[in-house]
Amino acid sequence: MSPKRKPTEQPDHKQTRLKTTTIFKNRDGLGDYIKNPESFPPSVVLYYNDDFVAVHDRYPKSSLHILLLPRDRSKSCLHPFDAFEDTQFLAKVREEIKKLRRVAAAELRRMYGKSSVQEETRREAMDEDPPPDELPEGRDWQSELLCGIHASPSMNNLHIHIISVDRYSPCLKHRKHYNSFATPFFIDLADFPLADDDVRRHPGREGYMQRDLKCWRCGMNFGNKFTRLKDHLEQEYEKWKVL
Amino acid sequence: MSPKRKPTEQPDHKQTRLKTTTIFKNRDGLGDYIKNPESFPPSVVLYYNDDFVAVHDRYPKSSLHILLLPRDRSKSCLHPFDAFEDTQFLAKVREEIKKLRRVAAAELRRMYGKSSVQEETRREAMDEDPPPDELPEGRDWQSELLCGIHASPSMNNLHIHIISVDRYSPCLKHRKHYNSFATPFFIDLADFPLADDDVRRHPGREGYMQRDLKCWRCGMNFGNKFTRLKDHLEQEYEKWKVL
DNA sequence: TATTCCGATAGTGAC
DNA sequence: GTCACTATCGGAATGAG
Repeated sequence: MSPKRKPTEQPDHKQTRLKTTTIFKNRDGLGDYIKNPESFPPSVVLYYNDDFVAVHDRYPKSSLHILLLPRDRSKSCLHPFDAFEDTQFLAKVREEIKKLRRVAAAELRRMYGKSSVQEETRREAMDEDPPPDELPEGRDWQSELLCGIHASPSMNNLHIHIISVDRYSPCLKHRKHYNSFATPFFIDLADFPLADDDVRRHPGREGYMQRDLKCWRCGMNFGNKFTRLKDHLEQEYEKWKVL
Repeated sequence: MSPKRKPTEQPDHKQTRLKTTTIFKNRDGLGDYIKNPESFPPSVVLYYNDDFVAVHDRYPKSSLHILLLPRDRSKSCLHPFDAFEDTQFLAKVREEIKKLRRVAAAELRRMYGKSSVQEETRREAMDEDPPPDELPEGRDWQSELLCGIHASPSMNNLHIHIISVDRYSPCLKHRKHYNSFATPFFIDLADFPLADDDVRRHPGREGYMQRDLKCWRCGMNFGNKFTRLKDHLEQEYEKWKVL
């Protein structure tokens, strides 16, 4: 009955900005972290400094899901497409992400190292008495991480996601949750700055969120059967974590 | 993903017949009534004779919802459009419905007579000692009944609905329930035999079930808001029954 | 357009 | 595309010795 809104020529993210003003406090839920990082327990805030806060996502969409929040208010209020136009800022974020990836990788080792076969020789070396000067590398946990942003963020404060690849979490509850981390809607930080004609600037037009559900690991297509995807993700998770 | 089935030139009810063969026992749920009416308690079977069984609908869509079931197997297995081509049969059904309407009206009087203002003088007369020879007519409960069939029945045994106009029942659970008794999908028995070009022969094409929800009493349009219609129907019911 | 169960889809409201 | 809640919409199974 209500006709579809005719798309305009404006990039998607500009339209979104206009619609999501600060009347919605719920979309400003990350603001407290950058204003008062010290008020949160270590289980929530991994660390903070003058320029960044790293927090565990309150509704993680993978078994590990961290957010890096730039504290600069003049950047935090921008869409990532615009914020990362500033190459100096982008470089600074990349520097911090480089550190945070090591932190996140260490977290994955803590979570899964005991059961991962690729950690076996490292585990054995650590158990030696005395341990050797140099430990085997073990599993490359950094390669199990994704770092990037959503083409159309719903939280107003600029945030960069660092998630493990598993997409296994009770908070992942519907198709858009999954597709926001499993389609070009998720843009790797390495892809910035974005070309002017990059199609990912128009996530709505491209229909990323409505795409068929496809397993990140084996590519199996689940159409719109989210529940079946969820079952499958659990199976893939169990296999992935012990590699 | 699955393309819409192309409609054929066949009338809707012929197509339906082909699809709903007797492999679906659930669509033959009325068969026991005409085979063994004596095996049901009076709370289920109002009465039966050699040719008809009158039962309370197991899932009533109004506060009173009765089905008249012709027992003749050669008619019971037909679509009502075809069964009522036989004018002699149609006449016999009409005769029975005439009786059943009186039974149903008496039932409505039993249900609502005590609270209906139009029954007031009749109630007072009955309470006199001795009662007068002739009671006031009271409310015309027959005018609160609808008698007819569905343009595309889902139960295979031929059945004629006798329902009170209120459409107030916990079993009325979705749009199609309501629209099957509030659009031309419901065809009054008086309208038979149907003209060859009667549009109601093509209920699917006409989209009766997908129509906006409109109150039978005040005409208010509820679009697809079934729950709001339900609330409204309760209000209308409370006003209607005390008229 | 039989019911029932399950699940996918859609709109809202949140201060 | 934040969550959480409600409700609408959509498919599949339904029995049976």
